[in-house]
Amino acid sequence: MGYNQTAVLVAVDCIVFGYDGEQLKLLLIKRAIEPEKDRWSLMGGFIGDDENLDGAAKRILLQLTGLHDVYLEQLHAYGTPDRDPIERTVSVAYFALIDINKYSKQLNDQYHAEWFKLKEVPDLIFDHPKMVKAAMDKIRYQAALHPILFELLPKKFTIPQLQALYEQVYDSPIDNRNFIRKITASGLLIKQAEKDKSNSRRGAFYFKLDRQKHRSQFQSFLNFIPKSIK
Amino acid sequence: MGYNQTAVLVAVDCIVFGYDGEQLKLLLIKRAIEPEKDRWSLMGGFIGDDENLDGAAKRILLQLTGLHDVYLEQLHAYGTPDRDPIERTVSVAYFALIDINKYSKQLNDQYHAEWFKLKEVPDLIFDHPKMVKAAMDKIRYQAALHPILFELLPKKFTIPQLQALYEQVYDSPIDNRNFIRKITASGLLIKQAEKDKSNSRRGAFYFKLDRQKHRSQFQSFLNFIPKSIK
DNA sequence: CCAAAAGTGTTGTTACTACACCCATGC
DNA sequence: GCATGGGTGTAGTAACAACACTTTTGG
Repeated sequence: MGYNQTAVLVAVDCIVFGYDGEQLKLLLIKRAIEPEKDRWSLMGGFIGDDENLDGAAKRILLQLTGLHDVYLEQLHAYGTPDRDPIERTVSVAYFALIDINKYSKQLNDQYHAEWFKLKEVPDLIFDHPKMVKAAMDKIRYQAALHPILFELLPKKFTIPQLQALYEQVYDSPIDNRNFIRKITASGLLIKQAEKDKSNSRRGAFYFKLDRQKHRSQFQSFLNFIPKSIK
Repeated sequence: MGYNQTAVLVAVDCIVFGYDGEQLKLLLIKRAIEPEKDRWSLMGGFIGDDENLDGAAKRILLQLTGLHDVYLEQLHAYGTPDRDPIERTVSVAYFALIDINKYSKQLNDQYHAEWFKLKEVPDLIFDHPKMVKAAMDKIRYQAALHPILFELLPKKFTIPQLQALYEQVYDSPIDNRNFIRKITASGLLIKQAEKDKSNSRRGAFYFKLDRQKHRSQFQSFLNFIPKSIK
């Protein structure tokens, strides 16, 4: 019975991005099993018997970060025959954007996880460098068209914080006057009464994301990024 | 030896689009094996032992259409446990854009393949309807930003033909005056001396795609589609 | 000479960029 | 009162959408 074909392993690997207010970062773990034990790696795992791909990605992310309900998107499937030297494994890569403050730090120890600045990512196993590159490209692409970078910020955030994040993602300075206008014109933000005074005497107003509008406008091809950067 | 995990089958399914000058169409085959024998299906196949995913997709497409060098893009991986009732199979879907004229018709018989208008696609097996929907969404998304629809046309084509194709893809009328201006301003087309007189007494000039510019501008977020349609 | 499709021109509007300045406040 | 980031204002430009007309040519 069955199709009489060679079966292979299917894994899910997660590229987890976080933003600490200064730097865009990547969450990596020290691999616990052979081969390549103790080298840096993306967090991954094999799919369970009763699990779909999205479910596996969510489970892995929960294990690693303690977080449900994070932004998670399928990136690409990788299937070169020798990408895993032990046994043929097709890997479906997902990328996640999380609020680094919600991330539970206890899990650091359990998985020997660490946050790395994007420009200081260490050597990674297998084809994980390719996955990281693809994830970064995809985020740039997506963020130019859709409001996804909010997922990296806390519930309350200031516009200068948001701008700094965009500048990180695109590795380019952005004119703050034009940025503020575009963001506020989008109608996606709800101004709070409170101010963040940690960065200036005057203080910057906090904003919350209007989740309603965010959902309805997600496909509306926003353009927070000046064309000159693209 | 190995990871001691449950292995599953990995297949590739191809969503093949073609354009006959009038209608955007989908190439489907009559499934030759159980289960669901004789029902309509996407063309697919299991990955070979020495084959990566892209390679499998190219092989399947060659078998079905006789074509090398077609536009082929990975769409999404599908892995719900019961999506194939016989044996657990993860499928990586690819979509292809081909010039329907180059397609070799002999293969029709071998695979009992047929072209279907997009609005007249029959019931499909498994989760293939979901794949077709996703492919269509992706093409709309991609075509709004990148010049991919040229892949569906013959080497020489007229601007009215190209416009009709865009109108098919977006199922909306487009102003021909604005369309012509945008397309010509893109610099992607090389005007030919010859005219196509099949549709009018006056005749419409043929154009070829400037492959050089096409490659270099592929990422430059072209916008042939009026924002009102999006 | 006329029908029918191909192609050119114009105009108002919007969205964007590139600028310089004022504002609030803790020290 | 002044230094420091936060926020507002403006003007020139480019891209776009909405619109009407002229051109070509086989019959």
